[in-house]
Amino acid sequence: MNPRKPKKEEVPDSPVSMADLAKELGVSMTTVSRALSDHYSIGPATKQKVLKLAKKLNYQPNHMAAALRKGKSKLIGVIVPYIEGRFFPSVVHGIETAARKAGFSVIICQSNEDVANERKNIETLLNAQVAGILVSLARNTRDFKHFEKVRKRGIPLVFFDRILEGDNVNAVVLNDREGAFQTTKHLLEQGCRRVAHFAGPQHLNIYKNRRQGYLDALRSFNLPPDEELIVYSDMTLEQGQEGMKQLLSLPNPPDGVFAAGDSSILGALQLLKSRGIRVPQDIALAGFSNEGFTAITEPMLTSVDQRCEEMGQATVRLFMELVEAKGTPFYQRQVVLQPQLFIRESSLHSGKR
Amino acid sequence: MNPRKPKKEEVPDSPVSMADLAKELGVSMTTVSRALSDHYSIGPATKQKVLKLAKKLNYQPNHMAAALRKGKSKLIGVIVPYIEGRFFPSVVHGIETAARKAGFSVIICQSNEDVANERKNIETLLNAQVAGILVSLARNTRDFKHFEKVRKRGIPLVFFDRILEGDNVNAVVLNDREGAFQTTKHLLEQGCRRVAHFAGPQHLNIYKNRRQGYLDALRSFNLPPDEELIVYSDMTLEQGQEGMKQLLSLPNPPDGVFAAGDSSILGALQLLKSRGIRVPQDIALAGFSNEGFTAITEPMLTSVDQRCEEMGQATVRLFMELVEAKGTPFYQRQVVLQPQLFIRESSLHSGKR
DNA sequence: TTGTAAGCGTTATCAA
DNA sequence: TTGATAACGCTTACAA
Repeated sequence: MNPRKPKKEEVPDSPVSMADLAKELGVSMTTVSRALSDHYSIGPATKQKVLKLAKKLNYQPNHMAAALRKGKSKLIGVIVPYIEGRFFPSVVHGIETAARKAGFSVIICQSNEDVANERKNIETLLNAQVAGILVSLARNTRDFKHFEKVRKRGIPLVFFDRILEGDNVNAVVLNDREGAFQTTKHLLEQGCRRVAHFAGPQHLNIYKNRRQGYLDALRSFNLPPDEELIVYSDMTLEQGQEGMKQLLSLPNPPDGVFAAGDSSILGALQLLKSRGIRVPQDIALAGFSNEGFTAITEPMLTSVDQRCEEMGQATVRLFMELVEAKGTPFYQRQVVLQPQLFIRESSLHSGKR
Repeated sequence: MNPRKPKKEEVPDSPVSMADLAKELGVSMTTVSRALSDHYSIGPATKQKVLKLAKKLNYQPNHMAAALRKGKSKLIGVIVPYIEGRFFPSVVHGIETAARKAGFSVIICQSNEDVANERKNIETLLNAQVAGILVSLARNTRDFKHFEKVRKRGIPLVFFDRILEGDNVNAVVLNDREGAFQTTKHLLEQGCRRVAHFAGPQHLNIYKNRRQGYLDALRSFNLPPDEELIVYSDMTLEQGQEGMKQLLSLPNPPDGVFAAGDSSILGALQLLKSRGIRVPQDIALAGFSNEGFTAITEPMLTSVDQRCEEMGQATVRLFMELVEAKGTPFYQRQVVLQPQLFIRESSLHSGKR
């Protein structure tokens, strides 16, 4: 064995620390730290020397230690109602990808649609010293009290998709109103004159806005809104079937339905088919979310795409802006993404009715 | 204002540390630490005193500091190929839920099906001082070299679903072979005599095992395997269409298809419908994964459920076992989940053909 | 340009 | 049963 190449220099099992590098090179830890963090006041020669050894010994920085010292980690906390369906996984996908590109890792939390868990999640994330928190609210969250602590600690906070309106917060949202407007308008342009609406819980911004957009479109066609044609529910598949049944039993049933969610419009489609009512000839349908199955049903379902991936990216971008703007006076930042209408068979009347 | 209740005692903006509690009570930090971590050597009175003040001042432990000191955090790292479709989001959902119950938070990483990213993810997670790593392998991962470091550091490592076989690792997998066997057997019992198979990349355990199960079933019916009937691909929707086309062009086409994935069987269904071939009367179909859309197509698709949620839970449970067994000699632990066949219209022949 | 040394908030060791 | 003190690995005034 070559004595000039002792075992010590091989990649060891236990992590190499800055102190190890410093000792090996006969310099101070400060120097090593500066070299590694690309600090300005360091000689290029020393820097190279350090970097070379670091690579050789496969030095890996201990982020925990840095985080503890700086009081801020390279972790981003994300709170979502749940990780299922198409929307949230896709947004998380976008967030993780963008965050990693910026050198952050993502801690994920589920509130399971309960504000109590949301509160616990906040504590967990604060204890983990996250650099920022990205949240989409639980269904029953009605105020911001539990976010006050985050703000007070000066930790960047960005809401996405599900937000509480009227408060002074940073947020990334879809222009739900516009999406609903376009979709309803499309149905009207296809010749529908009695368009119904499956509406979701109105305390949630997204559903409120979709209903607004629906009403906007009616107005732009000089059609009076008819509360009889608006069915409120939680937008499940079963409620879609039920809602459709209800609409059909009206003395004057609709000739089109715009639903604020895809599951419910699928339910409607199933019911209509079971009764031999033709879609779109007798009743045209359109939904919201552009779920995977909308391109599979027969007929395929028209729906509004929510730009899940972009939403994730935009949320991280907004977070990064806040990081860079730290210290400067707070002002509210909002990003509004434009929805995209995917027109499919379920809403395409062949010419005027 | 009551001078005995100074402002200081109100919940402050900046986190309360153990030192604060110690000073306030006139005891040492050690005592506080012991009280909070439920150490054995502490008087019950002191303990109560500490806990009470901790609650009052809303003390929140700094996990980073503890992690730094102990060299181990309350974080679990998860590496998945991507967060999309039904399977991985559901597993992650299961993991997050189980982990949180056990007091752990989850850091999520995507390999994007590339072993190079997988390597980076490992580094990231090790630097974050995670307590353990849960992995489902990227498509092009062919060896375990990059996991050696994890093992050497004594950090619990559990693989799930996509593993490399033959190596001595802890893993949670689905009994893919059994699932495939049951499904193919079901097709044969429905009267099919020439069952084809859409097979995935054979270096992945899951696809290899599904093919095996398919062959097992043929053998149990004394049917000779026919390589002509096995179509290899990446199991996309388009490849399903293409594969079906190919099978139909055979001199002696199949009367049933078992696919190792749902997208491809959907492709097959679409192609058959476009050609006016009836499912299941002319050709019966069955897939694998029990994707959401299988219950929506017409006819609805028979498929094997992968127990995503349970897989997540089992993976965390196995991790916890490893944590508790630390120090004891290593032995390989494997959990095999039983798949569940969902029989739907696409495979139900009405009586013998 | 480089070094010294004091923390960050815990836990672990040893002594009282 | 308690307490003083030294780590854990890193950053950052402040000094040289």
